[in-house]
Amino acid sequence: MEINVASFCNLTSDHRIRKSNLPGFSCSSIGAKTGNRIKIKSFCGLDLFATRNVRSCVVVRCSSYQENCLRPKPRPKPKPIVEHVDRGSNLNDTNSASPDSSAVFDHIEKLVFFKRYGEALELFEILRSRGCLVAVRASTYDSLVSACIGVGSVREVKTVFQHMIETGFEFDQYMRNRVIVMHLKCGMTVDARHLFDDMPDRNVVSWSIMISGLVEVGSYEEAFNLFLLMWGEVSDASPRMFATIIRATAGLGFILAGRQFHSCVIKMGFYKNIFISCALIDMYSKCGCIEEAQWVFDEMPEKTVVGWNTIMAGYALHGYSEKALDMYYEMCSANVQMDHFTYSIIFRICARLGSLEHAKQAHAGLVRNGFGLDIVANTALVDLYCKWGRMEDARNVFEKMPRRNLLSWNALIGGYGNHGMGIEAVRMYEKMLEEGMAPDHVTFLAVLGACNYSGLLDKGREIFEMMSRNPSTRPRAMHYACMIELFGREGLLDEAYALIKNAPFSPTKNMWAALLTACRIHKNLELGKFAAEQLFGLGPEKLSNYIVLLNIYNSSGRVDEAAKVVEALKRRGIRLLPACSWIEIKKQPHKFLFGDKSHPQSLKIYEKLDSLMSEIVQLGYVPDWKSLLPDVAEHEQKMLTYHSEKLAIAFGIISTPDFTPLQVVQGHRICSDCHTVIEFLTLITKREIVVRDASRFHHFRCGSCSCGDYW
DNA sequence: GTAGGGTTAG
Repeated sequence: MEINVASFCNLTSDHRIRKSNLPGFSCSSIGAKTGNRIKIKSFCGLDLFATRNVRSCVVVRCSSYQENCLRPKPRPKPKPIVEHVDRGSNLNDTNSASPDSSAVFDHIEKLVFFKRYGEALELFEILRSRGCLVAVRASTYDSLVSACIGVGSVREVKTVFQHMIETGFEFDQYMRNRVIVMHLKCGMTVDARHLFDDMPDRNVVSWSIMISGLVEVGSYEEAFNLFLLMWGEVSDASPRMFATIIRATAGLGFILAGRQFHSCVIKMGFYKNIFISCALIDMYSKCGCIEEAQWVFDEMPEKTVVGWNTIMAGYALHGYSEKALDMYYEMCSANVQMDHFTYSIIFRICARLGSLEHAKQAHAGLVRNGFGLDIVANTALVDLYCKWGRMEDARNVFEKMPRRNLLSWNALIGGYGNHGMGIEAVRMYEKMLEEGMAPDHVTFLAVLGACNYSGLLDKGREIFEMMSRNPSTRPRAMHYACMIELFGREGLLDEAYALIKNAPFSPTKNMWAALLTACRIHKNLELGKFAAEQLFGLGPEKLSNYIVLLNIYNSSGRVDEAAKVVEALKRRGIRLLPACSWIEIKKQPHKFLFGDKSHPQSLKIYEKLDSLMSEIVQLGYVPDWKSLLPDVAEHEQKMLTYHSEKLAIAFGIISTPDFTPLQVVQGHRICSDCHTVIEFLTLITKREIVVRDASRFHHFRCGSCSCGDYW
């Protein structure tokens, strides 16, 4: 019997050679004929072959295992229990396996050592399914656990764990902790929690593993509660634990606790710990205290690349994209070695600013620094092109990526969706399924969003129903919100409301907000008010929700309620950032605020805008004073004519030749008056105008918009 | 002597 275990033992890859450049290792080359099939090992009646075409194999020798596994002769003698450190009690299992088994255990461990997890698990699986493995020694299980973590597969985790249980493996505390980590890293949080709860005794590591595992999957509340529980039991006050719990407070936006932990770490003398500093920067910026984040960053004794990344991401998060870009150039001059995260952050900032020039420079830097094929940075690049509306370029980068992961697919599908190319989005989604990539909730959100933006009611319904049938993809609140929007868009308000009523959980803010938007579009004031009240009862949280509420109260003359909303905004310390639009002309970004007269060509811009406005009035434009949507302060609404996007477009028109397409980026949602005006403008100027607002793309052409007047 | 920490593309 021959089994083709591909590239079983040829350790040829370059990076592995470099990695093996450690004390106790030496590298040497031996020749091997192309296409040779080399018998590696006989085990339990099976002959294992390496059949990979190898021109020059590098054999890595390590002091702990001296045998050359590529040489078929002489056959490796069955070794006694290896030179590995014994784990005491758990090694009795070797009695039940053949003497050869220890050599195979060695191989599994070796494969894992060289990060060849898939092969290690494959070998384990072959042996296990043939009943060759009665029991496995502890160090091999340890390697198998690493392999499971490496491949992140639920199925493998179950197999390995099941095998441990069935063969009566005796877990020590170390292995219990490892098994919990294995479950956590493979997304099996609930199982991990059960294992944790059933532990006979828990040490600080057990708590730490469980808490950080919960933080990792975003269960911040559970993590925080567990931390409090732990505090009563073991009181782990290590820098690691602080870094973890600060991350949880960041996730919860729990600034009070965050500040307390900050004072704790200062008192305990951990304030110079870079992990804690980074966690604090992240915590402050996620809680909206960017000045304090900057302060922590300034105090960092050694500014690591993670520190820079975190503070830049913080500025970007709060819309201070230009400040973030400044930080990037500061980082460049500080000669900090950037990593792929840096580039992904910078691409995100460029995407926001709509700045082609900076992005090009960053792209060059990315390639120069050897991240040209990096999956993270390239996905950010796909996202960047999507956000510019340059879908061909996005597709191009995507197609050239050597590997794609879930996020790459999600970025592209989302891009097509946001750009009103719903059919293409659905096609990519189906292609993704064909290629065996499992969609996650973000994918579903992207594809449902695409159906929503393009009015693909039947497709959306089909996907939503498919999700509902499968327990592992049960729609979450955001998918419901998406479907409510889709129904709302098609005027099926009853169906939308039914979805809220029949949801298996209590309706969320987003669901009510989606219904509210639908009511606004279809002018169903009664249901709209009801939705608004429900929303307000839940505390709208997001600025845009407050604004929609504010507007719906204002427009229905409920001044008192409107005042309450403003009061709530003030109480929560939410600032209304001035609405702002950018346009890039001749590689130079130009920024406009509403009623902005700071631009050197201000006079010309206003003249042009006024003349355009009177031109469109001739065509039947009526100002929409009761517009309900813009995410901008009330006093700004009253100056409809001089909204930043109108100024940016007027500037674009006077600065470019006739018929040149224009591209505007803005941080707030476009208001319906601007939307109407731009539709008219494309008619009189014969230009295409693309506006990217806070939620999506508006592709204006010949008097209409890709969003179908629904956003 | 082992296991656990910060940023992270949608």
